[in-house]
Amino acid sequence: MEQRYIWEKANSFEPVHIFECGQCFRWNKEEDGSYTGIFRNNVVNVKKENNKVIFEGICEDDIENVCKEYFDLDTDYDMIKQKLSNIDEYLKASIEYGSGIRILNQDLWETIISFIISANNNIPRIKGIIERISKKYGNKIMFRGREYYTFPDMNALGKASVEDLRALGLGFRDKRIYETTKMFLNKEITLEELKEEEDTSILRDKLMTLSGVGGKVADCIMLFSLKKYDVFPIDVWVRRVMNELYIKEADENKVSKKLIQKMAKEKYEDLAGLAQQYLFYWKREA
DNA sequence: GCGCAGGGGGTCG
DNA sequence: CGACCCCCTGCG
Repeated sequence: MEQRYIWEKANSFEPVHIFECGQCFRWNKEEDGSYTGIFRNNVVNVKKENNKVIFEGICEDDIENVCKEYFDLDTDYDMIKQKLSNIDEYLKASIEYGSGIRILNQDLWETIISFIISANNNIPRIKGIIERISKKYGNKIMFRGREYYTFPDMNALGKASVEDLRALGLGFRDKRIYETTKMFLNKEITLEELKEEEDTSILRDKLMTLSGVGGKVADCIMLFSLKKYDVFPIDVWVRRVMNELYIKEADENKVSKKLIQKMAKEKYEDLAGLAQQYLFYWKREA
């Protein structure tokens, strides 16, 4: 049954910023400018009107609780933006540009698999692959006359052979997804131990034991599903913007990740991950 | 028009 | 440091 929740005083909430800043792959724009997406066992439509956000959808639990958790509504982004804006003029400009960005609290399993798929790939194709995986191995939920498919849990995805995955267009990532899924099914590693690990560097090392997870993907997983707001995932865009703003090396590819990490830590401290999102969105869209 | 490099939110050997 | 699967883009 469809539920509704209205969140008032939504200063720091802009659907287009949240869903187009690269953190998620399962939200799509509707004709009226709202977005519909699926997360865990919920299908929700999100619409901003004036200073309110309207959430409507099919949820397994009370929609208010579900959305508060997923959209991190209890975190004070006005304060975060204030702090970051004071760091320098670039960050201030990027925050004005992406003023409604929020980091979603995404499902760990889905985030691990999704970002393994993201390696050397582009967003439309990543979205297509995840959609096909979900359609084949997930569960159907009907919402407003349309079919949506949940992201399959590890047992469901474990039924896929490497060939099955290849047929879904994963390319060379098929083996990585297969192996990582098997590692979880064999309990060589568990979602619980990852969620409980508080030390960011130990957590990073554990994630990197997974097939297809290197440093960048590990950082994305920690930032987007484990609330590690201090990590700073470095991809080509972030490298570009950091070099352009601060380092100014003629050839950006010569700038080491280590140097970028060090600068991010010095400048942004425990909010580096959030700074990364504003800078990334600003540079990529503008 | 069509064919062919070039490259995409990296990882692995 | 090059290859990797696939798809889309830009150029000739």
